[in-house]
Amino acid sequence: MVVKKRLDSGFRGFQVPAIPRHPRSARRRVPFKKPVENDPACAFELLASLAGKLLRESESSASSNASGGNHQPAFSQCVVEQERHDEVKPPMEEGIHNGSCAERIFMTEMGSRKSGVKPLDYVETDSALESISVRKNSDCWEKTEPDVKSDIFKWESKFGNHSNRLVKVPEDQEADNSAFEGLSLGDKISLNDPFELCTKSPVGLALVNSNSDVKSPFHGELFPNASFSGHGNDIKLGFIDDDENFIRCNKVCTKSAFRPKQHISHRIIRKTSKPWKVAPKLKDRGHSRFDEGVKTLNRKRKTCYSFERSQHCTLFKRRKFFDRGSVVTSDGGFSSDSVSDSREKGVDGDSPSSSGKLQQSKDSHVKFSIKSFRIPELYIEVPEIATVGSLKRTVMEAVMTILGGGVHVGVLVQGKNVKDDNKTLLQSGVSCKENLDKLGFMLEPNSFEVSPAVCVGDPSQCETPQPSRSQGTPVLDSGVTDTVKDNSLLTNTGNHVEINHDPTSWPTDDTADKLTPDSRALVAVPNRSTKALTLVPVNQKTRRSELVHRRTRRPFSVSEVEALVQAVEELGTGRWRDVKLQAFEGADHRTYVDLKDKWKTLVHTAKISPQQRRGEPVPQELLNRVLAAHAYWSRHQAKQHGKHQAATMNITEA
DNA sequence: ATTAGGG
DNA sequence: CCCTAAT
Repeated sequence: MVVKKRLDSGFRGFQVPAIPRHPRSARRRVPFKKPVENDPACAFELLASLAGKLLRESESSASSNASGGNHQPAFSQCVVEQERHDEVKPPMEEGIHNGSCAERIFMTEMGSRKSGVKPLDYVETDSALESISVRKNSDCWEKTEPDVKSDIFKWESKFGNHSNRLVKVPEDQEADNSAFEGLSLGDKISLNDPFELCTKSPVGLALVNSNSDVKSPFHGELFPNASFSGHGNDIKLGFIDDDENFIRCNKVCTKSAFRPKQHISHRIIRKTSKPWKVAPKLKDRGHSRFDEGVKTLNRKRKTCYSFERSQHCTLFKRRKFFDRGSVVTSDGGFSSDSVSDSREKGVDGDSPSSSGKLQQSKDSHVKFSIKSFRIPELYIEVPEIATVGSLKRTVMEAVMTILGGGVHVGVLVQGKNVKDDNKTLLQSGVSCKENLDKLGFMLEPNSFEVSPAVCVGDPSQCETPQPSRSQGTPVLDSGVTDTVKDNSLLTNTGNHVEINHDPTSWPTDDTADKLTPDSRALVAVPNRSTKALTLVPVNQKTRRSELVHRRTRRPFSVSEVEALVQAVEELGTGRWRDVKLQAFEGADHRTYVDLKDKWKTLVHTAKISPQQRRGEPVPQELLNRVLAAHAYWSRHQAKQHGKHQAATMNITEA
C-alpha cells in the first residue's frame, strides 16, 4: 500500500520564518549546490546526537573532575556545521530549516580537559578559557573572546549568524542521551530545524550578541545568572547572532540597527557569559508552535532550551539599505530576510512562522517580513510502512532536488508574477496598500533568466503613502503552525508540510502554478530504488532529461504499421490492449498507448497529402486501409456505444 | 491498468 | 512521445 499525498501547498509548509539573513559575501551568489553527502534530513537526528554526545562528554568530564575535587567546568568546544549551508542558501532553505537559524553549532569545550573530544575544525581552543580562534569559515567568525566560563554551545545561524540565541542546558536537567549516539564533537551536522525544538523552552534563552556595537532591543541579560558553576556540566546552547540583530527591532529597522557588512566579517563571539538580556521579549516572541515544541521537548528530556529569535527579512540590497538607512542585505542577492520584524504585537496569538507581515512606513519604504516561500509543488509517494525518518529524508530530498538546480525567487503581487525585475515596487504595486496582503514570494527552480533579486527597485520611489499596516495580516502564510503540536520531536519537516492545501493560506496560490508551470514540480517516481521513494523534479526543461528520460524515438517500420493496421482492422480502435497483445506481443517497447498514438498519426497521415508526410513513407495501400478501418470502426464504435448503452439500460431495468 | 485525447 | 483525465 502506498500513501500518496499531494503536497498541494507545495512546500509552502516549510516555514520561512522571517529570519534575518546576513550578507554572506559572495557565497550567496554561488549557485546553489546540490545537497552534499550529508543528508540534510538527518540533521535533526544528528543534532540530537551531537547534543547527547556533548552532554555525555560534559558529564564524563565532570565526573572525572569531580574525582579530583576542585575543578573547572569542562567545556567542549566544537563547531558543528553543515558546510553546505554556507554556500547553499537559497531562500528556500530558510523554509526548509524553518527559520531555525542555527545551522552551525558551536560546542565549546572550554576546559583544558577535552574528555576525548577531538579538535574542532572550526574552533581551536587554546586552553581553558582562552581565546578561541574560530576558523574564518565564512568570513563571519574570527576570534572569540574567552569570556565563556561555562560550557556553551553556540549555535550560529547558518544563514548568516543572525540570530543570537543562547540555550542553556543545566546539568541537573536530565537529558535523555539515549538518543544521542555516534556523533562526536566536531562532527558536522546540520540543524535543519531542530531549533524549533531546542530553542523552545521555558528556561529562557540568552542572546549572545557578538556585536557590541549594535544594540538591539533584545540585547540584555537573559539569564541573569547564566553560569551554572558548581556543576561544571552545565551546558549552554547559544545561538550566536552576530551582527544584524538589528532587525530585531520590533518596529522598523532603524538605521542604527544596521551596520555595514564589513563588520560582519569580523564577528566576534563575545561574552557569552553575559548574554544579552532578552528574557522579557522572549516571552513575547514565544510562538505557539514553538511553545508546543518546547513542552514536548521538556517533557521528554527535561532539557530546557529557550531561545530568542530574531526574524527579519531583508529584501533590499545592503548597500541601498545602508544608504537609506534602512536596507540590510545580503550581498545584493535576494534574500528571504525580512526587512523588519513585523511582529510587533499579536505575536502571541499568531504563530510567527505562519504569518508574515508587510507594512509600509512613512518613509516610503515597503517593509515586511516573509514567513515562508511558496515552494513548487511536490508530489511524494511513500509506502505506508515508511518511517517518519524516511519521510523526512524524502521530503528533504525533494526540496534539495529543487534547490540543487538552483532557484530564484519569484514575486507575486495579487497573484500575479511580477517578472519585470526592473520595475519598482511602486510600479509593481507592491507598495500599494491593497496589495500588501497579496505580496508573495515563491521559489522557482532553475530559472533561466537570472535576476534573483526580486524586488527592490529603488525604495526611494515608493512614494505611496504607507500607512502602517496593523500587525496581523500575514503576507505569506503557511498555515502550518497548528500542525506542530505534540510531535515536535518528530516533525520538523513533516509538520511543516501541508498535506492539504489550504487556499486561504496562500492568497497567491491559485495563480502561482499557472504563472509558473515550470516551477511546480516534483513527482514521485515509483519504485525507483530501495528507498521509500524517489522524487523527480518535473522541471522538464532542465531536469526531466536527467531523471525521467524521454523514451528514445522509435519510428514504426512499415512492417509494424502493417501489423498494426491488420490488428486494428480486426479489433477496432478501442481495444489497444488487445491490439498490443495480438500484434505486438513481443515488442516491449511498443505499449498500447504507443499503438494508439501510432494509429492516430496514421490516420492523420493518411488524410494529408503525401508531400506533407515525413519520415519513412508508408505505402499508400496501408494508408488506405487505415482510412477504411478508421471509418469503419468509427461508425461501429458509435453503434457499439449505442448498443452498450441500451444493454446497460436493459440490465438496469431488469 | 486501460482508454481517449490534447500537447 | 508525453501527460492527464477518466474509466
